[in-house]
Amino acid sequence: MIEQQSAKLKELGLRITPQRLAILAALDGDTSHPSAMEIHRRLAEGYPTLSLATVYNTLEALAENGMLLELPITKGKLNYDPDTSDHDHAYCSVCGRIFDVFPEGEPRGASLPAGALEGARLLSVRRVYYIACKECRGKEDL
Amino acid sequence: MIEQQSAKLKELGLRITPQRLAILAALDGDTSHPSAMEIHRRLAEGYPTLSLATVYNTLEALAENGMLLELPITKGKLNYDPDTSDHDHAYCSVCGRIFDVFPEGEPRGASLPAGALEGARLLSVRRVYYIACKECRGKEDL
DNA sequence: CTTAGTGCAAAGGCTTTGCAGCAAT
DNA sequence: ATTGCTGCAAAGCCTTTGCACTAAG
Repeated sequence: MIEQQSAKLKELGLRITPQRLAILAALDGDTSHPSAMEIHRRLAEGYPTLSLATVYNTLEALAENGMLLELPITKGKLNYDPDTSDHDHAYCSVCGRIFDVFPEGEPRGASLPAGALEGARLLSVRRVYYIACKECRGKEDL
Repeated sequence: MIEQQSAKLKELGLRITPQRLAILAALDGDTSHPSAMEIHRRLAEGYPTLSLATVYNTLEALAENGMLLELPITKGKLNYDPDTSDHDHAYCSVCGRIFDVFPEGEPRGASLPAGALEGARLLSVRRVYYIACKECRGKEDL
């Protein structure tokens, strides 16, 4: 599985470095949608000299190449999702957690509404549900 | 129309101040989705002492009270939309502009997919189309 | 008179940048 | 041997905070 990711990096023309593999391994199977700083913090123990800049560089490179999703959901930061399959996200405004939401039914057509923005090229679509999650219902402020 | 907005503020229990009215007036009918700093810059001429903190405070108060939408679309910042009707947005990754996209057909059901996140309360849904707009097609990097 | 709102400046969080040295190819 | 990547520190951008003062009600 580290094999796969190495192969993928090579295929994209990116160099295979211990840092990149560590970041990919940390993200693999993770559904908590960590931010760059969270990833750095997690890896700090095992890789004490791993720099924040490297984490940012790596995440940017991986996102640009479609190996992970960059999610602008909250105010000041980005969160990352290693699952690049077609799905949405739910953000709990109370606890701040981000959940995956898989669409029901047949695959959705990713297209702009007819008539909107003629001539534009659609790159991707992102949908976010703002929620108060099960654990947080009732704790809402007010 | 400044009447309407004053009434709305009063109704919400917010004080009517020149700063707030200026911000509301600046936003009214604007479809460019400015950020807080852009709004501050626009108003700086007419209100030289208007502080950035006031702009942020005001926008936060208005957003909390549903008078405008806060859009976390780009990396480091929020953009504001005075149109609170049901619609989506398209973000051109090349020029950075944000466009309104009005849904076609009947009003959409705002609900989580069946089975997803049982027990959560849905607060709102936001959809963003990432695009290369008409003017920017062809200028994409690579 | 009360207290929400304002302005100013400082601090804070997240991200980017510059650059010398290192390591992957 | 190349040059992409790393680590470190500094800088940058956007936003928040603290607090004394002002003005809305």
